[in-house]
Amino acid sequence: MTVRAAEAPGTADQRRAQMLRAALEIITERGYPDTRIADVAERAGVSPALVIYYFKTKDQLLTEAIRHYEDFWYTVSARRLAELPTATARLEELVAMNCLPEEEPEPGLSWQIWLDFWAQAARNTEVADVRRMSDERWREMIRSIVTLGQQTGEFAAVEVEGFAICLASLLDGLAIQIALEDSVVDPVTAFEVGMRFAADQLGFAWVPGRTRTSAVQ
Amino acid sequence: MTVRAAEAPGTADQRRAQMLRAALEIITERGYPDTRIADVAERAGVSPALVIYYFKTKDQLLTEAIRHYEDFWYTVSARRLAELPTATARLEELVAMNCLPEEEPEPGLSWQIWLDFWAQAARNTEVADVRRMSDERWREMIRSIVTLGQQTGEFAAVEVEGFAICLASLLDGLAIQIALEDSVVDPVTAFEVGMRFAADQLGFAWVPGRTRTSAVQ
DNA sequence: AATGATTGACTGAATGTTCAGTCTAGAAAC
DNA sequence: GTTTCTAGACTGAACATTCAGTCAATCATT
Repeated sequence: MTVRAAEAPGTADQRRAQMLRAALEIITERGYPDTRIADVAERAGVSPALVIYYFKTKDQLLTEAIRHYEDFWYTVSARRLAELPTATARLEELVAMNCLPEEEPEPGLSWQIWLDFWAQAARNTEVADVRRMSDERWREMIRSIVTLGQQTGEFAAVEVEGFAICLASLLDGLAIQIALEDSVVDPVTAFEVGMRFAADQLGFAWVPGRTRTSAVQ
Repeated sequence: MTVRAAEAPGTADQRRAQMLRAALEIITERGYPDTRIADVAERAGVSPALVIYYFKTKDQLLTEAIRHYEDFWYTVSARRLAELPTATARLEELVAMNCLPEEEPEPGLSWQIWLDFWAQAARNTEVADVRRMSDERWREMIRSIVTLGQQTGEFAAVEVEGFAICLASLLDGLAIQIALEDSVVDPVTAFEVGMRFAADQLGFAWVPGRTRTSAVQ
């Protein structure tokens, strides 16, 4: 017996994934620095010792959790964007992903992890590397959408790199407000600010009322 | 005897200020969560017990340190801006303060502290309040400059609140890159991105070469 | 003398990590 | 087919350390 929340012992890979998921949950809830391996272990239905058994050290666990999250986020994003037909729709989806919380996890919670992520990147070189890559990927996404839009004639001929830097930074800044639940800049406002900027710079028409082309409502 | 780095005992207010400054230095160096009162005490040339004597708890010390920093920063900013004649010059200075590192606000106190600040605000309501006020102040600064510029005819008639939100967010996002020493977005690039955005939106001329009207070089 | 500032020494709690094993499943030996 | 052996997964209990906060005693100043 001893049927735990975790159920089957499972393979090594499953266990790792399970712990990383648990770690992510705890990080999201308590914040990076206040995440204890005991918490993660409990969430995964496992002893603290086992967590150390898999991840040599606490720091390694948390770092890998961040990396894991980053990868997951990027994969989901890329897949979603690829499904949309026009560059405009893709750009809109990209901005929406950055601004509009989805039911998935608690609203606001999932954004907070980015703040921890950035703060951690400032001192932990391991995390800093992950972030650097993450940001480059993100800008590359923007670049490729803009380039596509320019080829199809949807977008004006702006300087791509400059636009990517600007939009990426703007979205980061908006993400901060959303994560901290700013009273002035709520998610919808942020979304509209982002889209208005993009539409203005790239010269395509966009009306704020109609939320998302791939309307989720 | 026991002539410490701190020298004179000073009044209670001086002592507090001294410790807050020390706290800020340590926070900047080690990060918010890894700042220990022993560090702060040592930096201030004082016993750990005395730190607790002045600030009932560690949390209070750190929170006040943040608040102190906030206040100091805004005071300096406001004074500097007021000295400049035109709205354009003020806006340029504002963007520069957000992007170009200087020795001005306490040497060493870098941008990283903002990341800690944000991350902390996500979980600590005390800090969250400070941040909310801080952000509102910041947007108000932008708003007043824009309004001034519109009155003098320097700026076009954009919607002020929307522009303030957008610029503030953009600058926050750029600050992240600068704090994390992004290889693509260095301070000068960030400054130019910010200014180009402002010039574009507000419809004033701006050439990237000439750095700052109140050239410090 | 009295009051407030200051400290060294101490404590208690939290928590990352180690360790000495237990348990299970499958391979090897018989 | 049964026993023995082995390796890896897993754990409870201890260990070691780090730190915030306490306290009684001292110092300085009025």
